[in-house]
Amino acid sequence: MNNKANRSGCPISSMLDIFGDKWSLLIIRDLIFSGKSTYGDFLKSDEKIATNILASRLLSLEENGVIKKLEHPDSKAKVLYILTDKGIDLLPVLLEIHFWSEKHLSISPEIQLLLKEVKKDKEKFIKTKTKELKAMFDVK
Amino acid sequence: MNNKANRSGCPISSMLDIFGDKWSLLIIRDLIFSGKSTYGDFLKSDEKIATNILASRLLSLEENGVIKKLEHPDSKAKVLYILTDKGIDLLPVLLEIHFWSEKHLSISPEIQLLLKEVKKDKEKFIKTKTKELKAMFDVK
DNA sequence: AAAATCACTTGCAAATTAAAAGTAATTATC
DNA sequence: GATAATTACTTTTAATTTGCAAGTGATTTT
Repeated sequence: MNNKANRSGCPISSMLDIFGDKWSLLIIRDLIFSGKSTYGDFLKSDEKIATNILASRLLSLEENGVIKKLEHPDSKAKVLYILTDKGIDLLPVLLEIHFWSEKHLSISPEIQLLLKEVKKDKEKFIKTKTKELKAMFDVK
Repeated sequence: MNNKANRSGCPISSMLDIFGDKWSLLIIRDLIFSGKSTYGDFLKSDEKIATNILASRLLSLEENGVIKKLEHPDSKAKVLYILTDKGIDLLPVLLEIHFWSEKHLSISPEIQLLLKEVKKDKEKFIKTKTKELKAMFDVK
């Protein structure tokens, strides 16, 4: 994979140079919303990413400073993946994607309900969740 | 291209089933921020999309109800592409991507300045721009 | 009538993805 | 303490997608 390609100076284009595929943002989603943190965790997600693709995406996200690899506290056989501040800051992007999907695609009632709650005070949710994530990933 | 794949019920995943590549959101960007509306316009963008890729993405976006093809008022040789409401509603997503890129990647001073303005009142900007786009694409 | 423009399509090589099997280190089990 | 699981990958190979270049056919301009 050529991760270094910077196709233009456009902010959207530059962001897509990193995340413009079907998998990278799902890893971020798992880290932010599902408390997943290991290679095995990510493999278990519903979308069933292939092992080699997962490895290449984790490497790419690490190279781009979005995630970090750490020793797992429970076992030397495990690796702990955490979000950097750069990664945590993707929360607003993922939230707006959620809102768009809720409005324009068919989404499960449970998630709809959750999003309706979040929508009541976006800024507050972002602040609270960001703080939570920073605390969670900071100790490490 | 298989556009029908719905990998899971997750809103993020479903959105990526449509936009999870390096090009689709750039077309939306061009429609929202650059006033582009023809095949030739999109080809001229800095990222230099290949002609066959552009054609396949335009088809995919149309099939997904994000854009529409119309007769061009100026010429029968041209085709006018416009955003649907579903497409216009991607504005908040693109804005948050902009903000993320501005914070974490190197972005030109001019764009930084523009974004700083937008940030002062996000909601207002979104409302104004949305209204503008709806008016623009509604007459057609 | 001829040349240019416009929106594509086609053909092919190169790159990426996906599926499956394999590996090495560590940990749990008998 | 040996054996089987688990964990995080890597490797291999086939299928799909991308990217480049060269068409094509319908308009439009010269």
